[in-house]
Amino acid sequence: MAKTLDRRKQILKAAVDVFAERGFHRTRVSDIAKKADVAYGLIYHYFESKDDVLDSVFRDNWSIFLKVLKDLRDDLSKSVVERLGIVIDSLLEALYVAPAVVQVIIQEVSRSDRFVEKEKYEAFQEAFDAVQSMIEQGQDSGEIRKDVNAEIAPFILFGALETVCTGTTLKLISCDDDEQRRQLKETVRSMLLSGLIHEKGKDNDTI
Amino acid sequence: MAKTLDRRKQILKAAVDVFAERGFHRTRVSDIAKKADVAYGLIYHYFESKDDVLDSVFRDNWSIFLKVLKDLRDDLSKSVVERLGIVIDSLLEALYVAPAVVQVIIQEVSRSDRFVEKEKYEAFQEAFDAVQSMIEQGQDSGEIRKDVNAEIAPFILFGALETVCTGTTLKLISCDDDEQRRQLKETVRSMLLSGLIHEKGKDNDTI
Amino acid sequence: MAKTLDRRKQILKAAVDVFAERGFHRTRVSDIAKKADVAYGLIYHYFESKDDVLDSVFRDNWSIFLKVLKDLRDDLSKSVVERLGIVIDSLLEALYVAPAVVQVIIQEVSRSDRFVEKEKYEAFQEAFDAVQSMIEQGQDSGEIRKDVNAEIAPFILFGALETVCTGTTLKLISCDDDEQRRQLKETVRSMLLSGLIHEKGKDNDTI
Amino acid sequence: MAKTLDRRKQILKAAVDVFAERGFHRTRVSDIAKKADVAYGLIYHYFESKDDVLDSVFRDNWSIFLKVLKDLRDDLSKSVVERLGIVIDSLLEALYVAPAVVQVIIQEVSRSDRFVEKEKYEAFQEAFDAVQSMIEQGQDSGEIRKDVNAEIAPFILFGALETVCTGTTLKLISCDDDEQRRQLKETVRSMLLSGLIHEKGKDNDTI
DNA sequence: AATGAATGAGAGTTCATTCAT
DNA sequence: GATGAATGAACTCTCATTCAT
Repeated sequence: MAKTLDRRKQILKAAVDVFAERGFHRTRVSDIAKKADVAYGLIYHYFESKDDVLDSVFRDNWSIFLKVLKDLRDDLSKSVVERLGIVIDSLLEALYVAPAVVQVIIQEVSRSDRFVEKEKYEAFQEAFDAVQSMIEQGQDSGEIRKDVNAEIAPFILFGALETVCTGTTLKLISCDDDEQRRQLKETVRSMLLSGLIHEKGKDNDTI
Repeated sequence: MAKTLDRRKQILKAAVDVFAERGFHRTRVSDIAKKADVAYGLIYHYFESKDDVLDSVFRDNWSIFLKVLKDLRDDLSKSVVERLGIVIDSLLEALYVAPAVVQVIIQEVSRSDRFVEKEKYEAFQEAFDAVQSMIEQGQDSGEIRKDVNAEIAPFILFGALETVCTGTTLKLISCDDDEQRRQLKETVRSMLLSGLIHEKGKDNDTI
Repeated sequence: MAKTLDRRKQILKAAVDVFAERGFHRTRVSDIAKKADVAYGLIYHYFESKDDVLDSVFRDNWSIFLKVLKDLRDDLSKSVVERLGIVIDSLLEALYVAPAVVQVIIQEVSRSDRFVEKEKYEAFQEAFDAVQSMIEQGQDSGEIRKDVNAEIAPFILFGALETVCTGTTLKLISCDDDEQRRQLKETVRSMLLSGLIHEKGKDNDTI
Repeated sequence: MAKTLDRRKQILKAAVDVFAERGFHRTRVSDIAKKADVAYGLIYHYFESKDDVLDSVFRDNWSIFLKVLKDLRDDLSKSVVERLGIVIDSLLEALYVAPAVVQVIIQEVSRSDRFVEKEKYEAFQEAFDAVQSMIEQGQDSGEIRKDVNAEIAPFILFGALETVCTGTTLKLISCDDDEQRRQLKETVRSMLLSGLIHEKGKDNDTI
């Protein structure tokens, strides 16, 4: 049984690698098999179809990310900006640890027509909702500007992160040493979070 | 000759519609033909291949967008924040006027093989460069924070816009009346631009 | 258009031949293509699927046979036994003229799980009904014994004919010259029809 | 060893059920295994192949039927018509007692590749020969008409029975109570046997 | 220019059979 | 004996592209 799980993981790992390398559409099932060093048919022992392999990659990893998001949403001990910072850091950290996984989820799932499927849609929705919820918390407490639409903000946050991830994967953004990674995080935080808080001396709603 | 151009446009228009509707990969050449109400062999008179149809959609529209960007980059009469605001507004406006075109362009942006072709790569690069250049202008003049990496910022800007467009296309973001559109623009500006400028009273690097 | 029909017929004819030769299941689509001397894909231009090819063979030919049956059912100028004799003769004649078609219909459609499909079932039902109707006419007029169940009789008639056809196709029944064909018809008529009429001097229900 | 036989029978019984239900071609080895509630590798301990399972079903049951036929052929104490009546009754009785077995045997009879294998061919031939032999006995003794071809008659007899069985299995022929079964037998006897004997007063070959 | 029949390589999926445990 | 993971050949169907008319 443990072995069964191993095989499954072995195939999933190979699939992530080849999906990241060539894209889902260009990847043949035989490519996955070759990379995983298993027989063609075995993939159909563990998965329903090629689509199911991609879905599994998504499900397995997205649930982890979702848990992080939901925990942050419910962690009232931290400020909202602090928590959103952690969201950003987590994703960029994941990008460093498992770039192929992040790339596949972004390239082949979040983009692409797959997004349309109900199940996928709902998975994303949950993530968007969690961020929306945090922003609303911030607006209620006065921490975050009210002229930001809390429904739209998650699109901006995730969209920005998505493209940064892609840029990094494609080596358009350098991210090789700690200093570069620090700068990346700093830039994302500056652009996405500083715009959320009240500009000092401007729209302070003091009398 | 004029008729030739008409036919070409007729096909391109149909292509944009079906690509937007079903995605590039799911669209068959015969779908384009059916939508354009022409025999599908005809498509090969006007285009080299299915890919070439998509490329043409991209080229035709991207060049327009690129011109707007480059003009703004060179328009020193406006502040950088003002100009970036125009970038945002233009794109969201286009989204309202020709949603299918914008969606297809974004789809194209999102295709994982996009950077394989030199030509494509350069087209994107130019857009990114223009934004980078504006940000650098702002940093030189002191208008924009220096702790924002000017190479990374364009990814954030375009990524955010991309996802907002997708969300709008998929009706996840409502954009039906003027008020909703105003709010959308306001939110995007707040999040992406306010983070760029100096927070008053904090890190003003005064002389 | 005429050419289109020709192509379709060309493929159908080839399909009948290879189906008869190797059976539907053992026949690959490429076998049909090779036999018809057309490209593989062309078959899918004219037919939905391999199943559809078989269905078409059935539909095209069965409708002809069905018309014969229905016309006979409605031809009150002939005695029932005479008409049933014509049914038998027609089928055995068809077997002589187009053995492959008869064999395919019997082997691959009337037998086999295909029989279960509603559409097919109904096609057969009509034939069974026509025969049943003729037998009932004969029972009403006193020509045919009443202790024969008119619903069951068609099964016996068609079953016998079916197997005789198969036997002939497989060369287990010789049918090479006119004398052999005469004997075949005579035997089938004797066994299937003589049993239907009243045995003289036995159960004549005279007043 | 007894256990071995049990396992074998357990698998055969399951095989008969699923073959009857879905047909041989549509049945996967794993379906048999599932129905038999054994691991599907086990089937290959008891049988050479999927074909071998069907062959075994056939062999086991056909030999029984064949014995009945041969015993009847050699039982000169009964009239030929009486003995053929027993053939019919036996088969219809079997259909009532073990419908799945009868159906699978018939399916097997109907497989187009059945006559390819010598062994199979001979099995059928023996049954046909036995009936042919009985008819010839009847013709020699004057019990049966000479204008019936004794080689062809078995095809008619078995064909009719085959289709009646199929019709019953598919519930196209009702066979639920004793009266319906009586009528079924009566109809088959009337049609198949009454045609064999001399029509009274017609072609009596009187001295 | 316009048509759509014709082509055929390519890819996903199935499933009988084998084999290590 | 028993299990079910592993194998891979076989086969159907798709669809971009070509080409004769």
